[in-house]
Amino acid sequence: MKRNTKKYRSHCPINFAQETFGDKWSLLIIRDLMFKGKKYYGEFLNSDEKISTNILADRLEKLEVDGLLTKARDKENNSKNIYALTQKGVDLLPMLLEMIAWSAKYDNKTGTPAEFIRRLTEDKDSLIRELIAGLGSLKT
Amino acid sequence: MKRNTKKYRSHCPINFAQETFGDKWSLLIIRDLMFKGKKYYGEFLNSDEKISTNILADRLEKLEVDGLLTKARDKENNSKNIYALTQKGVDLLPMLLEMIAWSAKYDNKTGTPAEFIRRLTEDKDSLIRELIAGLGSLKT
DNA sequence: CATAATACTTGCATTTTGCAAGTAGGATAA
DNA sequence: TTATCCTACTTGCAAAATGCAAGTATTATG
Repeated sequence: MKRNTKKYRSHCPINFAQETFGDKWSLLIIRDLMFKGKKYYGEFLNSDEKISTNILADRLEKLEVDGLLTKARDKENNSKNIYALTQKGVDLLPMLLEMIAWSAKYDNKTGTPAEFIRRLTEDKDSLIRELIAGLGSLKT
Repeated sequence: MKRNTKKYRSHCPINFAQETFGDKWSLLIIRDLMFKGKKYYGEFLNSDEKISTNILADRLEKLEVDGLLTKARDKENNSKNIYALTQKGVDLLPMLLEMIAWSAKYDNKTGTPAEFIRRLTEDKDSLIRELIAGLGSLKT
């Protein structure tokens, strides 16, 4: 596995987060893994925002190096790789939920279903547990 | 005031957030306003990460157009502008706190004081109230 | 009236991103 | 066994974003 020897502009936590997943695409890949059950390269490639294939390959590698996801050969289809979130990746869930709540409040065309927002505001902890359960067992 | 007629790649809430403040610098400006009491152009310019002046000017304008902050002439010093968060900007606080918690957990050189982390995990609501109180009255 | 302070703008080099086409290895079918 | 397809990339080049240094404009300050 590649070593992560990155130098940070600062160790401010906001900056650390920004440098880890603050580019134009990383969080969308994590979203696909976290909320949409995607796990294959081709699935990420087909998301609505149309990431280009070289950028996808680059971001998957960066996220792997930074320990947010793992890559492994698919047992059932030996020509595919399976990507999965690590605990470090799953731990972004609370932040992503706050992000979703904010966007739902301020984007008047938000794609977030009203029922999701309701659970998010009224019942956040059980929503988190349910989402994590849906991710199955994690890889380190 | 300039009109915001941006077209979004999608109305996925994660993508909406990304397109609003997901570049390399915007969240650092919001951090300076939210946690460090900064309000002048020169103060943002002097933050640890060393944003360059043209980028700062560009980001301040974008954030103003997107309604996250306001710009006004300083009453006490007519050669300075005062930047302040709007409600829309302040509403990013819960997300930023989750981001800080995540970075503090995974950056072993994190700059976040232990006492802040403790309050964040044990007493989040009161921490939020205190931080908002510290921001003073907001502009629309 | 000259100098300084603050907030920018401009020009250009470097880096990052985007698009289209090409390649490589395993699965499938003849 | 060969050909075709599927999946996951890589490569080359154009376009856009960022970074750096210098310049300008407006408002204090002496």
